[in-house]
Amino acid sequence: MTSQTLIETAIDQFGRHGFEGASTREIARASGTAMSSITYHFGGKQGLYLAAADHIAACVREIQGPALALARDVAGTGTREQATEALLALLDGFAMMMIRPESEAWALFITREQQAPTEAFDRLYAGVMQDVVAVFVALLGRIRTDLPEREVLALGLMLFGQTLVLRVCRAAVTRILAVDTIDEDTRALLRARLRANALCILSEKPA
Amino acid sequence: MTSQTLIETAIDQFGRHGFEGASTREIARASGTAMSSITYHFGGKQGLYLAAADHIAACVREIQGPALALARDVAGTGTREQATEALLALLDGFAMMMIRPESEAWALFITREQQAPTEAFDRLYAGVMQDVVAVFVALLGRIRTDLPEREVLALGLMLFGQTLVLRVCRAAVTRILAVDTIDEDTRALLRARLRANALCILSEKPA
DNA sequence: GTCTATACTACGATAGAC
DNA sequence: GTCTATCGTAGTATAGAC
Repeated sequence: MTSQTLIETAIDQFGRHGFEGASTREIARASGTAMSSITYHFGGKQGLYLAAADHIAACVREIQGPALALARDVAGTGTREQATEALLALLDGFAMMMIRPESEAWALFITREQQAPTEAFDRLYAGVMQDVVAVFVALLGRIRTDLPEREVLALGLMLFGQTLVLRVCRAAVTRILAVDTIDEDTRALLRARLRANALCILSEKPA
Repeated sequence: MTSQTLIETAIDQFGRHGFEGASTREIARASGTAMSSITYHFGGKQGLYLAAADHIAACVREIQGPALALARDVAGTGTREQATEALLALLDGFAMMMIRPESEAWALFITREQQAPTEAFDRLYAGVMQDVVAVFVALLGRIRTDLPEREVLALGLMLFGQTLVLRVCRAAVTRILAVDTIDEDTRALLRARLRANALCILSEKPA
């Protein structure tokens, strides 16, 4: 599959160097094909970029799919305790994804789109984010029944931010924790801390 | 000041398009000067990039300087309650910075360096991050005396992550909260939520 | 469907006038 | 200290052979 190889290489290159910084020459070379294959399969650089966005959405959807489906069930029928556990599991899944090396290229790709959204952001949002947000908010609404909708949304964003930092501030994280890479011990530490923080926030007593 | 103008334009362009994506031609044009001024003042594109990193560090240092100095005092001599308030103030300062439009270019610049650090990251870290982390951890250590050092570091990172999401996931934040920009009401909501979350985590009872 | 060859544009760097 | 002019390289896109 030339087109599949091109997409995977493209995600890496676009993530690493940005849209303008990445070169179709280099993407084609690293994919072991000719530059003009990009034109043939995707119409050009822009088309390849959008295809890369779709692929990222599909990957995230595949990784988080099962946990998301489970969470969706619980959000509809579960108890508050079940909802809490489902949300903690979802959050843990995101933290694990942020720690995975593969998420590096995705993260830069998505981050860039977040600051200056193009059509690629719409595809990412419609492709995964929308569903994740819906389930997240449904679970949160069931757990923190004391909060109005808008507060629940803000709460959800900040919970997510605690996992985000692991990817987006990777160099600072490793430097502060004095490790080269996030090893087994560090991962366990971070997961436990995330769970403790989240549990604490989720069970906060209304003032 | 041609060199100052160049640096400011450079931060914007490097942030928006990355190192390779930004063009010295465009930076010079937008700064109202000739391309060769970059060679004269900074030796070349790389030199301008490093100067941009230094400028970002200086800006952040200037913005957070007063709060940081205050927090440093409290970290040395204050009570646990004072330390808590100082940390909440520091965190609020970061959230406000993340919300500011000016931080957009900085954020992308720094984010890129976090994923693939170059010499510019060392300058950013030595320029501000190091001091911020030190004060942050000192305050946290005074508040959560029950936690070992490493747990305190993880806790600090995740507290920061809650502010980070406001900048790095900006497009998602506005879309989820259904606003075009972060207006006064939204800002108040986010600040209150951040404070509530942080307060909750900081006063968590040891298991 | 994939290749080679090529057209055209924009890049960063530098030399030299002022 | 700032300009214009120019060099060599690398970018995307496209035409056409196979």
